[in-house]
Amino acid sequence: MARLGKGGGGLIARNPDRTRGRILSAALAEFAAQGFAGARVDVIARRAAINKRMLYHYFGDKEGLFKAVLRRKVAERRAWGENLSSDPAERLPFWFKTAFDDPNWIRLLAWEALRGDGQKIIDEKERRASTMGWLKRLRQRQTRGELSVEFDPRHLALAMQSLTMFPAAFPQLTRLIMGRTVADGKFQRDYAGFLEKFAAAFRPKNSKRVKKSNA
Amino acid sequence: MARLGKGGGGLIARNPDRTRGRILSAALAEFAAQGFAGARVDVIARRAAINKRMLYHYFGDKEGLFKAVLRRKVAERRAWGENLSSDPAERLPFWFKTAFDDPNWIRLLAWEALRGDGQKIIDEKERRASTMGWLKRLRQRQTRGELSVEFDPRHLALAMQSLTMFPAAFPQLTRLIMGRTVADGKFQRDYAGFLEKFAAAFRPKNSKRVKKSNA
DNA sequence: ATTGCAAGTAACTCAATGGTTACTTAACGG
DNA sequence: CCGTTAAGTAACCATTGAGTTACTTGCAAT
Repeated sequence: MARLGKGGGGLIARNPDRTRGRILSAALAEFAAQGFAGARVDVIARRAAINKRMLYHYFGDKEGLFKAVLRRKVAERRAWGENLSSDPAERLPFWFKTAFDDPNWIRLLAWEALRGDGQKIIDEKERRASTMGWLKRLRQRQTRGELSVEFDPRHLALAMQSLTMFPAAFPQLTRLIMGRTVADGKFQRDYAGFLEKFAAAFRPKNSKRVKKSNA
Repeated sequence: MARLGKGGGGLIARNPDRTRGRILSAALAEFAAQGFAGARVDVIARRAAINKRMLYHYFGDKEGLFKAVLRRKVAERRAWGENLSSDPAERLPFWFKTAFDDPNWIRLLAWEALRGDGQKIIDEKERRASTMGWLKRLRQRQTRGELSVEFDPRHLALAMQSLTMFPAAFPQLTRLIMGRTVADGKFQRDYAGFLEKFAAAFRPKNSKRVKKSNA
């Protein structure tokens, strides 16, 4: 059977890197918004303004694309998050705020948490390594007497992550409690302030360390 | 055109309540596991061992069923969660533990958080009311001097929810930090212990309240 | 008894969706 | 230059999956 107008190649110059990048960006937006099951391959292709076929060309299938998106975001976050203060009084408000600057990150993590049984995660090795780095810095702070030694550093780390990520991850519960949207600037300032004060809980019992200067 | 074997009614006795219940249970399991987009109506029907048509008969459409599931669970949790201790030292470990006894609840909340933009949530009125009840009890504790007054009770409530729900909501991040699965009993005991001690952060500055008796 | 309706069954529909086929052409090493 | 490969296009396709059609029947009130 004679097919009609097939193919019909490029009138514009080729640019694999740009195409790959466009797909990843569009996929990030779509997956973050809709999750894996809810995301539509055609929507991604349209948003990226590329031919759907290219998506399969570069990433194999939907699953592969999802993994690639996750991997890229993980790498990005790991890169700029690696070397920052580990003083809770600074770190808690800071991480809390960044959660709202990059909602896609939080959402991606949430989708990841919901997929499968929680085993076999993407880029496990690298992520574990950077977590270990963080824990090490916490332990150093403990020996330096800047952080309470009565707690397991892993528990402290987990508590810190909980406090900073939860409101962005569960905006509906936050709104229920606060009466305002998490997007509200006032809430973000107030809760950041709360976290700064609350960070006292992480300091050693009898250390009356005074924070930077702003008050 | 002559259709063949249509209909062919019940050889077993009818029981609308049982059928509705079976659908809701199956739907709860499926929605909690797969989310709205990932859930399959046919799977729910099969799991409930009912005819798919009945699902539409009772709940209109997939969306209606999802809402019904959420509503039922919300009501259930509200019922038995209403009147419990509001002393953080008890409440934190308690709620932390219950998060693992009913993983579907956490997952449902997470799916809810991810759907839409965070506005218009199900049973908003009732949920807000019971949240207000909680906040009121926290305020009472504050005036009784059992809870620090230097913090907004809403911030305290949000922090408490963060600390207790996060590990169940993000098992992969918890595993990254702890090195073990959240399902691990040891982790649950340890972190419950951590929360109990950590609850000191919620008590007034110079109150040296001694907790119950254990340890 | 009859009849009205909710409860129930099985087969059918059709749009949406992930993935493919079949083809074209820019680019680049030999 | 020339052939092989990678980048690109558009139409096509098989399947899935939400929702329906068309029918049957238990049960309760008249």
